[in-house]
Amino acid sequence: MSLTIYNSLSRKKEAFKPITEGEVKMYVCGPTVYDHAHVGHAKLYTSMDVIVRYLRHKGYRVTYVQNITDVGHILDTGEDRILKGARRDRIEPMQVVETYMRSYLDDMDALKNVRPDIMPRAAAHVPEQIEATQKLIELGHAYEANGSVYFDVKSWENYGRLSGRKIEDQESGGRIETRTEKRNPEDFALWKAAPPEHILQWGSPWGRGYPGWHIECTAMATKYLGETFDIHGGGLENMFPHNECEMAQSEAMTGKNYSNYWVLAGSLTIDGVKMSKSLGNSLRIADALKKYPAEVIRLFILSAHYRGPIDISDDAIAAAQKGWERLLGPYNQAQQMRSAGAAESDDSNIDAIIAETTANFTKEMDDDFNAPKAIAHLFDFVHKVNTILNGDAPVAASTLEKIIALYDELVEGVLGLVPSAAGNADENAADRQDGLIKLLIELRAAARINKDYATSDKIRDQLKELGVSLEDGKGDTKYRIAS
RNA sequence: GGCGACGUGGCCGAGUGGUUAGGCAGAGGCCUGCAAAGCCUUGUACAGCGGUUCGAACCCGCUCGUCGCCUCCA
Repeated sequence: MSLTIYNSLSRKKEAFKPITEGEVKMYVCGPTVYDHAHVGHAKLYTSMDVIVRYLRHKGYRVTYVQNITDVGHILDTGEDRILKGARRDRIEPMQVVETYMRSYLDDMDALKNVRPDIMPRAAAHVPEQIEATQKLIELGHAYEANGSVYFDVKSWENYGRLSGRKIEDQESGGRIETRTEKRNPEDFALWKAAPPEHILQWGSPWGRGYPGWHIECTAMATKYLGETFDIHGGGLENMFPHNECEMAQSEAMTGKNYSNYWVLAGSLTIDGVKMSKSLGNSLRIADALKKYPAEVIRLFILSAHYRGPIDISDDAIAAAQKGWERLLGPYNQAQQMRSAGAAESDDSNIDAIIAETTANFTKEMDDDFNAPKAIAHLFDFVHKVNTILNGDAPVAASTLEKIIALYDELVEGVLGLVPSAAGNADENAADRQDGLIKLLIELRAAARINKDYATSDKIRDQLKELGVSLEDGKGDTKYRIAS
C-alpha cells in the first residue's frame, strides 16, 4: 500500500516519499496563545492528529513538532497579540501565555489529539531567530532599517510560489501599508525594533526589539527537523502571507527545499459564516465539549475531507452524534457479549469481513487521508457485524475479540472515536455500575416472565432517565450508556 | 480589484468519463408484551447555459451564486 498526499505546493496528489525511509518529520503551525481555542482550532488540529495517527499506524516513526506562538504575532495596529491579551486580562504577558497555552493543551487533550513530540515556544527561541535573521542579511535577502530587519521579497524569485500570488498583483490592490523604511511594500519583518515601553523585547545586533511572526517557524522547524523536512501542516487561511513568507525566508536562508509536502486543511464556518472575534460568533472548544462528547466532535470533523471547508451547526453535530452511536453499536454490544460469555463454535465469516474492511479503510486513508470515505467503509462493517451479532447463530468469543480488535486499531487507534470506558471513571466504579445495571436487567427479565409489565417498564423508563437505554435482543437484554 | 476553494437528492457529505458512497431525516415491513436497537425494502441528486465525447456530476468555455485569503483570527 502506498500513500498519496495532496501537496499544496504542486497542487497535485503525489506519492509520498519520506526523506529517510520509515521516518516522517512533520511540522504544524501551532496557535498564538492569547485567548481560548475555538472549534476552528479543533478542526485543524484534529485533522492533523488523524494524519499523524495514520502515519504511525502505517509504521512510520513520526517526529511531530508543533510550535506555540507566544511573541511576535502582530496585530495591524502594531500591537503584539500577547500584549493585547495582557492588557485585556490585566495580567503579565507571560501569564497570558501560560494561561492560554495550558487551556489549549487541556482542549487538545480533551479532544484526544495526541500531543506533539516537541512544542517549541517562540520566546524561548529568540537567539535562533536572530541567527536566522543575521544569515539572511549576510546572504543579501534581508536588510536593516531603523533597528528593524525586513526580508527583501524581490531578492527571492520564488516568493509567491506556494500561494500563487505575484507581487505585482498585490500592488494593484493598494491595500498594503506603505512603510517608508521598507524597500517594497510586501517586505515583511524578521525583526522589529521595540519602543522602550514595549514589554516584550530582547537585545539584538540591531538594538532592542522582538522577532517577526514568520521567522519563528523557520527557526524552530529547521532546528528540530532539519533544513528540509517531510510535511508542513497548517490551515489553508494561513497559506498567505504566513506560509509563503516562511517558505521564502527558509529556502533563501538554506538554499534547500524547506518542506517537501505542504498539507493544508480547510477552514471552518459556523452557521454558514466565518468565526471571528469581531463577529462574536466563535465557539470555544471547552463549550462545545460541554454539549457533545469529544468523539462526536471528532466524527463531525472527520466526516468531511480535511482539505475541504466545514460548517458547524447544531443540526450537523446532532446528525454526527446519531451516526456515532450507530458506529459504536457493535463495539458496545461485543463488549457486553464478551463479558457474558460466548459460544465456542464460529461459522461467521468474520475474518473475511475484517480483512475487507481493513483493506478498504487503508486504501481510502492512503488516498490523501480520505477519512470520510474510510468511515463509510466502517459503516459497512457495522452493518455486517450487526447482522452477525443480532442473528440467531451463536457468536464465538474469538469473533467478538476480532471485532473489538478492529475498533481498537482503526476506530480508536487511527480516528480516536471510541470513548474510554465509563467516562474515565476508575475501573472499580465501572465494574460496579455494570453489575448494578445487569442486576436490574435480571429483575426486569423476571418481571417480564411474570407479565408484570408495569414493573418492567418502570425499570426501563427510570434507567433511561439516568441515561441507560435497555435494548431487548434475542434472548438477552443489552444496555447502552448515553454520552 | 487580485489569488484560491467550492456549488451533489429534505439535510450533512464522498465521488473526476460508463458499475451501490456513507451518515442523518422520511416511508413500508420483520422482530418485540409495548418500545428501543437491529434487520429487509424504499431515494432516477449532481447551480445554469453551451461545447468535447458513443457516453459527463466528473473534461472545456461562459454565466450566476457561496466561502476563504489579500487586513486581526487555525
